[in-house]
Amino acid sequence: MAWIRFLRAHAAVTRQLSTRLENAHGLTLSDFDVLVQLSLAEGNRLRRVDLARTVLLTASGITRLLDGLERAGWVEKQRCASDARVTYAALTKAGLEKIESARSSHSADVEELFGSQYSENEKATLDELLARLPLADTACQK
Amino acid sequence: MAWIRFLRAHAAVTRQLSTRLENAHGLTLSDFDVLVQLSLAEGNRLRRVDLARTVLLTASGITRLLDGLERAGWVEKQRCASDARVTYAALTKAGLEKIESARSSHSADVEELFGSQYSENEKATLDELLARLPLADTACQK
DNA sequence: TCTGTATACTTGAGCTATCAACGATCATAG
DNA sequence: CTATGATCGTTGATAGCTCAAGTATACAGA
Repeated sequence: MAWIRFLRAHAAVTRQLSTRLENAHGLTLSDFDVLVQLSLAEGNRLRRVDLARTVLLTASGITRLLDGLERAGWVEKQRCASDARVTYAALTKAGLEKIESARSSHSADVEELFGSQYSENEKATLDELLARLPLADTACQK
Repeated sequence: MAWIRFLRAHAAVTRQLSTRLENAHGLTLSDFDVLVQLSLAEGNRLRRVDLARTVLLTASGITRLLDGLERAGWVEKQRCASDARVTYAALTKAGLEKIESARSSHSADVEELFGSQYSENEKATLDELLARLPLADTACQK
């Protein structure tokens, strides 16, 4: 059954990747994900809500995750001039360096554990199939 | 990128499924998974280690998960005659009824959110592709 | 028989994420 | 201008899982 396979595959690959990322850079998969999204964003910053939507976390999940990244000095809060409700999460210089230094090793891990299993065609197929799932298309830049 | 898609797809579908399962039957996805595996096993019981390996949880994860199922009366411990280290997790009558009553509604949810997106061929393709991932082939009966 | 190593399981501490409730701020319609 | 309702964000309580360490049993070799 494809669904079970999907569950197991996610658990297995994710476990491997996250322990490697943790050991090599002290980052969670979610941490990494957030930092990357910020680094891709206009001005290296995003509203917390938008961030939540793209990485599929709850608002409160984002608050707590960013707490950590702020404490580490990789992200800082910025107020929004036009709307006092929103605060941006902005990458600091240190944060930019952090993600840049983590990216290559993590990409290599992803490639090893995931990408290397597939040809370009197969990757495209997989991508297309998974994109059909409800909400799976949230912010898949790159 | 297929990997990001994979992550998002899992987060999205899984979130939906688990809240439905929780509301309808008071079960976690993992709970359900464990109960199903037990129901499929010889004599409706499995050694805890084997259970851990098939659903990809830690030994301690299994202990705690089973704590809950035991408290609910769906699973009971059984000692092993030939090896005093092992204890079986065995489905009780109530547990069997529970999983039987939950199965159809959950299967429908899985079908709606996952299966219905694909033809039989596509499901087979997806299954084959995901099966290549390291460890993704752990106990995918059915 | 003793000794060392591997396996099965549990427990305490900690982490990440959730939900529910709450306080602000904004936008719109009377 | 004010009430209503939506949106943005944080916080307390809690769930589910992990890791590290510990206990107990099994087994194989000196």
